[in-house]
Order: sequence, then structure tokens, then C-alpha cells
Amino acid sequence: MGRNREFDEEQALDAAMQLFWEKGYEATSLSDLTSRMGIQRPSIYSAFGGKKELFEAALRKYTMARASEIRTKLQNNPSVKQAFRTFFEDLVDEEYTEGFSRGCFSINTMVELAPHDEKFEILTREHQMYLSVIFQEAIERGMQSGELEQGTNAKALSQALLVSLIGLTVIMKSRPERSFVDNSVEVMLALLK
Amino acid sequence: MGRNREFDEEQALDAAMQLFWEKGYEATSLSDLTSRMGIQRPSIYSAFGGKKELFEAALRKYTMARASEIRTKLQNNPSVKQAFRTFFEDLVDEEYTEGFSRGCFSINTMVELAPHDEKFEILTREHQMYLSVIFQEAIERGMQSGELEQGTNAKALSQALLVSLIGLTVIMKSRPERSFVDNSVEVMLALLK
DNA sequence: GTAATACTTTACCGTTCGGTATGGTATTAC
DNA sequence: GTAATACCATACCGAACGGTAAAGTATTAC
Repeated sequence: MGRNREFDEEQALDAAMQLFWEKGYEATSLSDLTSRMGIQRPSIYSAFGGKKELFEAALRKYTMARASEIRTKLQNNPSVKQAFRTFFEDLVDEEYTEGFSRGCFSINTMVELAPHDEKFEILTREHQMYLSVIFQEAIERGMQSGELEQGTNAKALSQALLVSLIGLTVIMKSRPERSFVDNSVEVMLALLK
Repeated sequence: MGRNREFDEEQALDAAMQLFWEKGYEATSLSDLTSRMGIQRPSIYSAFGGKKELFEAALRKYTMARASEIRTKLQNNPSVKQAFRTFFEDLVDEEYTEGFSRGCFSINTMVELAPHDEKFEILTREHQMYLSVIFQEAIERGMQSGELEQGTNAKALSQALLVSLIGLTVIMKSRPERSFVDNSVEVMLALLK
């Protein structure tokens, strides 16, 4: 009995995710959230708990979506080298096309919250570890198909590529010349051989 | 005429730098600052202007000190390969030795402020560009001495190494297993040949 | 229809925020 | 010594913060 929730919880969470992604945790106020989510303050508390809990839910939603997106992109191409190239180049294209650089929600959180909050240290670490495994599996596929050298250290290489991806994502926030980023991508992709 | 300033401005700025470095801009309050700097609130305003201006002064102090520190480390070793290795390994050691990961003040600022404040976009970009030139000069020295291959693209390589350095610094905030970082460093250093 | 229930809305809570006006105090120039 | 000056410390400002109590409203079960 009783009334049913009027707003779409998933849709509201998505709006919160966009906002936290853009502005980070501290700089996002509850007023920002209510106006963007289209619901009132107590609705946030009844549906999600509080600001921190809402942030965590938003981050979880983001990391799950992002991981499966990356997995798909790397699997869609029969050539592993081409798959990584397209992935990196698309990433750069998107950041330079948009007027604004959101970067990666998980990376932003690693910088803002992970050093002071163990929950987010763990959450972001697990996401990065998961991505590095996705990278590793793609590289191992390339080794099995003969596209990549047999002697390749798939684990170390995937970890280095992930670290480079993070570095790329972060430095683009300072809007360096496009050639800077393009050069870096070329050097990284040359590791795949 | 009139009274002279009682506190050491440079020392107070240094305390502010440490605090902003640890906690970022938004999460650092004026109360935090006054207690750590050992001075009262109006003294901050008369000496530095305001919170944003104090932050900027602290960031400038940091980037200048950091750049010259890095330049020194890369010049101190006759072998460029060894210089980069020591530089990266020391960086990792320091982060894993301390219980707490401050990372790099400029990188933290790139993530927190650069996307929303052009002044810090420019400031952080210029610092990164400066570092990449330091890297490039080191690599070019290595090419002249014959330690590195003549065909090396010094510019692209230095940019890629800088991007990797940023990625390393950031991912360490999530405290991955040490082997993860060590592996990445090995792959990156292998680019120097 | 009725009573119970759970959501929405409004208004408000104490606290903390960045920033400043004010008054006391030490130092300077003369 | 004296007057002018500039720093220091306290107290305070309005605004915004995260969070919640209370009242109104729609929906449910019976």
C-alpha cells in the first residue's frame, strides 16, 4: 500500500552521474543535484541515502558501463593492433571535439577521493585492475592469432598501456596541442608488436 | 612607517602549498589554512589576496621547485637511461613508502580545476610542457653521446614518457600492488633504446 | 468509501563557508 | 615624545552548505 515513487530512479542516478563526473564530489552541491535530477532533496535521501552514497552509486554505474564499453570496443575488431589504435584515437577525438573535458569519472575520483577515503581507493583500484585484465585478454588474443610476438609479456604490456591511457586522459584536461597527444599515442601503440 | 609583517611570508606560503597539495582546492578551508599557516585570516588576505590567489601562488611555488628538482635529477647521471630509471623508481618508492599519496600538485590541479578555470588550464599545461622539454633535452643528450639510437624521435618519446609519468602518479593514488607499477615502469623504460 | 501508507513538497535546522569591518597594538618617521 | 601608519586579533557578516522535520497529497489494500 502507499504511493509509488514518481521519478525514474535510474534516470535520476544518471543525471547525478553526469554532474559528479563533470564537477567532482566537493564542488557538486545538493542544490546542483536536485535541479539536475529533477527531484527534491528528501527524495535523494530516501532513494539513495546521502550525498556520499549517491556519489558511490553514480560511480558504480559509471565504471560498469565504461568497462563493458571498452570490452566491446576491443573485441569488435579482428586486429588487436587496430582495435587499440581505434580505441585510443577515438578517446582523443572525443576530448578534443567537445568544448569541455570531463575525462574519466573513475580517474577524477582517484585523484579527488581515493587518498582520503579507503572505500574509493578500493573502488577505483578494482576498476583499473578490471580494465587492465580486459587489455591483457585482448593482447593474449593477438598473441594466439599470431598478430603479436610470442615473447610478449601480456600482463606487463597491458598494465603499461593502461597507465598510459590514464596519463593521456589526465593531460588532455590541460588542453595541450593535439600533436602532443597524437605523438604520445603513436609511441604507445608502437609497444604492440 | 608603520609596523612590519611579523610572519615569514615564504614559510606561510609553503604551509599553504602542503595543505592544498594534500587536500585540493575545494576541500581546503580557510580555517584549515590559518591553523596550518600559523597566521590569522586577514593576514592571508592582506598578504596574498584571497583563497584562489593563495592557491595560485602555492601552485607556482610548487611547479618551479618541482621542475628544477627534476632537471637536476636527470642531469646528475652521466647515463640518460640510468637517470630516467632512477627518477621513475624513486618516484614509485616515495609513494609506496609514505602512508599517504599526495601525488603531484600540478596533476591534482589539472584534474580538479583545469577543466573549469582557464587560468589553471594554462598554468598546468605550461608546467607539463616545460617538463616534457626537460625530458627531451635529456634524451637528446643521450643521442649525442651515442647512448641512445640516432633514429630516436626525441620529442615524441619525451612526450610519451611524460604521459606515462602522469599515469603512474595518478594510478598510485589507488594503491595498486607494487608489481603493477613496477611492470609499467619497466615497459616504459624499454622505450629508451 | 475508508484507513493506512509512502511519496512529494515546503520550510527550516545548525554549521561552516569565504570574506571583512573594527578596534587594539606595535613600529615607524619626525 | 608624538603623530601617523600598518599590522594583528577578535568578532562578525550574509550566503551556502548538507541534512531533516513536518505537512500535504496521491495511492494502495481492504
